[in-house]
Amino acid sequence: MNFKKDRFYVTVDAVVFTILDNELKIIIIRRKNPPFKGYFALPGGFVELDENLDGAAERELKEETGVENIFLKKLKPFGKVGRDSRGRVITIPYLAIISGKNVKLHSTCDAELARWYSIYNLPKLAFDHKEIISYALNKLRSEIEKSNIAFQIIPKKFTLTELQRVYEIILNKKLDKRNFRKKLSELLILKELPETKMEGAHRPARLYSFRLREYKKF
Amino acid sequence: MNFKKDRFYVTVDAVVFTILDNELKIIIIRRKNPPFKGYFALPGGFVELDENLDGAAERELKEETGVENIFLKKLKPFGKVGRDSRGRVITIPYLAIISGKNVKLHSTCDAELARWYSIYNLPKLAFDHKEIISYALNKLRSEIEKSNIAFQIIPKKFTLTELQRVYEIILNKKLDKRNFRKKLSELLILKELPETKMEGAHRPARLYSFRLREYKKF
DNA sequence: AAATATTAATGTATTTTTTACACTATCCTA
DNA sequence: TAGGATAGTGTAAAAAATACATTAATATTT
Repeated sequence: MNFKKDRFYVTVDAVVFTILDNELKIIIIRRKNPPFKGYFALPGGFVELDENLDGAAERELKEETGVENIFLKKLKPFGKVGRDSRGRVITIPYLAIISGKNVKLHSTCDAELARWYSIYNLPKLAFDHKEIISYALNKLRSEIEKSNIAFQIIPKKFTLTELQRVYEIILNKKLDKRNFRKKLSELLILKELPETKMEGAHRPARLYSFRLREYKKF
Repeated sequence: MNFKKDRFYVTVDAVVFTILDNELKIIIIRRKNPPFKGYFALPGGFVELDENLDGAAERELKEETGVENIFLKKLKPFGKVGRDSRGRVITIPYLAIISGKNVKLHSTCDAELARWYSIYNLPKLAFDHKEIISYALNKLRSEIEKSNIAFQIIPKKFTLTELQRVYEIILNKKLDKRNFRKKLSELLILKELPETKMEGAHRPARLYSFRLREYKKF
């Protein structure tokens, strides 16, 4: 790409969370090209002139992860003069959370193979991506307390213990089992399934599904 | 301005709230130029290439109202393809709330004299400004419940009844006087002044000031 | 000077929400 | 069949939110 100094460029960056190995992780790529060549960064790219912002975010996410039809939340833009040495670049971060289990991370022309990094152990990052991630993490935490965004990361059928673990890992704190279940049952968002899940030498756990699979604020 | 079809343009739009005549109002201008010539719109303008987004918002607000050093909250961008017929324009809305009493609204080269419009009685608006205003109003309401942003709109010295009125007008609902005062006193953000305010044939009201004039989340 | 009208100031009881906490159930394995 | 493991369940206490009515201080009217 041939950068001109007389215009704006608009990028989208995706802060894609998942839970792997009981840790909250995000996708980080390693940059192949300047600026910040060799540095780690959020996956992202330039918005096309005839492309909506949401569309660009969906496209980028698809390229990196193969994941489609996911809820993407637009965040406030970051656009300080000088944040990108190539020119004046405004970036629009998107927040997503996906079930990482089956995702195959691809390399792209601009980035070496994407990898999952623990949110608590990030490498040094290009641009202002550290700041963006920190902002997105706060948003994720407030979002999960006020919406059913958690369904994005959980399998169709799940046990209450599994769901609680998702909340605990995202919020980074222990929750009380009975209080957690009480609140859930008041919200009426779960459907009890006629199946159970056996795992190990103990009582099998009831399986549930979300009543509404769509994104919904409580 | 000579628009090219091969690049992005970035604007800032200000959703500037105030309370006048016991009503929540925002600044609306009337456009002098196409597109949407003659339509009403939010004040705003193009970000310069060497100008930060916040800087552009401050500048626009200053031009329209003469107000400086105000808290401006950046909101999520709006950038659908086709929202501006001149080219691809991404706009970044900013939320502000100011004391409108002493503000002199100016006309600018791009806009006829700005006017205050009741939030509940807006004219037909250009672009996607209706959607932006609706989003900003929600933000304002959640902000005022979780921060001391109200100090932006209230005089240095004020009575508790006056402060309550601000909350009622913004939230568009009656509040209980005793509960309102109890919560305020728990927050420890007010300083009781040794003065009172006499207005009308009744007991004079104690004056207060904010302990912290800076913007602060509770 | 007393009565009236008007808004300021104040506290308590009730309801709702949040938090803390421990035992029984069901399965597998040894 | 005893032991180990996680599932499942309810209640009491604390905290937060809500509902509500009387007295205080002033100017005006009579």
